[in-house]
Amino acid sequence: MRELKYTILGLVNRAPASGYDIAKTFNDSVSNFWNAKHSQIYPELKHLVEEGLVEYRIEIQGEKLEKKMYTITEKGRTEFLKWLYRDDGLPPQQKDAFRLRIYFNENLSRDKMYELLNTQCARRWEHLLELEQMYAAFPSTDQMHQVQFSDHLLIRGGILRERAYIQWLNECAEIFGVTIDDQPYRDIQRVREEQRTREPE
Amino acid sequence: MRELKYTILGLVNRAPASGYDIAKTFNDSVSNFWNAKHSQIYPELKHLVEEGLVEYRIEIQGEKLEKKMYTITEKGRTEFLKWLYRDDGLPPQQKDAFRLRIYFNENLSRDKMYELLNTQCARRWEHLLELEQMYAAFPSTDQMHQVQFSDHLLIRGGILRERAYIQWLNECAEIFGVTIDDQPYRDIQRVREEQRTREPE
DNA sequence: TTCTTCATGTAAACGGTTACATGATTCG
DNA sequence: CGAATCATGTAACCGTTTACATGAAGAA
Repeated sequence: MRELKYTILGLVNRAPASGYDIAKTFNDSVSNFWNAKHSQIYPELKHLVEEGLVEYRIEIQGEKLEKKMYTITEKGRTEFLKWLYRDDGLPPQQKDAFRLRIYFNENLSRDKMYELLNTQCARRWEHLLELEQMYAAFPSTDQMHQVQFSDHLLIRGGILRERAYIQWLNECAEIFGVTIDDQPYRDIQRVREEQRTREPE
Repeated sequence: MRELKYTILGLVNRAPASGYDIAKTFNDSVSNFWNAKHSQIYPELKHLVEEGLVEYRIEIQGEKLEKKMYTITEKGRTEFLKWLYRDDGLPPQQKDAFRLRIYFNENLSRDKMYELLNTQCARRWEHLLELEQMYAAFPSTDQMHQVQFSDHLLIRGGILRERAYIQWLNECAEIFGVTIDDQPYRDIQRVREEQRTREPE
């Protein structure tokens, strides 16, 4: 538990950051496996200061805008590593309202079922193509530095997750005797793939 | 929001059930995409009665043990269908403490990294093999009735999810120059697969 | 000048877990 | 007889979201 605590410690350990920076990170790369709102982050940072796990110094942006730059303390680093080495076992499966709707499909007409699957699939494809583009934008493995390395790996995890979801949606459709129209997305994917293999920069 | 409400409505709509029954369902098949503790279920049922979405009658088990059997009302069924037809868009990605640890891998030794990946992979394989056995235990598609149909489909979703996770773990290991020892699990999987195709009951 | 982004916070409400609490029934 | 399971509830706490609140800096 207290996982936000360790997430923040980990991020501040990577590089000094403000609460605002942390909130931004939770909207970017990290959003694929963690997130938090600023209203949760600021009190948590305050708490971490009280515990002596992080420190901050105030930087002035422009004339008077104050920004608190947090750094991790030795104590903080020790606690973070302790958490990192801990084995928590499998967490309970995440809740998924869409799967829930499919679970209750006996109450859905075939048309509505098709619509549900189709729009869900479109959204998943859009997310997948985004992830694949991010993934492709990285330099080759041997030229990456540490931080990019992790980001790359986690994006890969997101890609595999989305692909599995899309495969499931297609299998659901097949079972219900409908076909999801995701060929346009597959085409975009194929074209991008070809482009990348033809001209490796 | 209020998703537990609709989950319970959906379950009670499937078949009359007690709070205890619902809690059990959340430990069984449904646990792959939803869950709730009894301490959350009982107050929610009370609330649903107040809203007029479910009703209950007391059944006596044995001598005096009282059991509240809930049924859905017309109003409840209407609200449930309204939710079922609703389109909520993609939810924020679920939090995953394990991915978080991998994200912070720069702080892990190669040995520790291997250990993390290995134990996680073992757990995922155990879960996957369980799901695959459940999946295989169903009658053939044309002989299933409605409720089994949904269960089957959702288990399939769980299988694809776990397989994707395991694939990712193996890719992570490869990147870090280690190899996960999951061959024993693959062997079990292969043997079971062969058994099923050889003697289709 | 206006809009967006940077920057930090608080309060109320909601959702969920852990722990407390009780008692009947069934199975070995 | 004792243990596991059936059965229902409450209370305190924790984590998270939504809304409220303010103001500076930068870009159009």
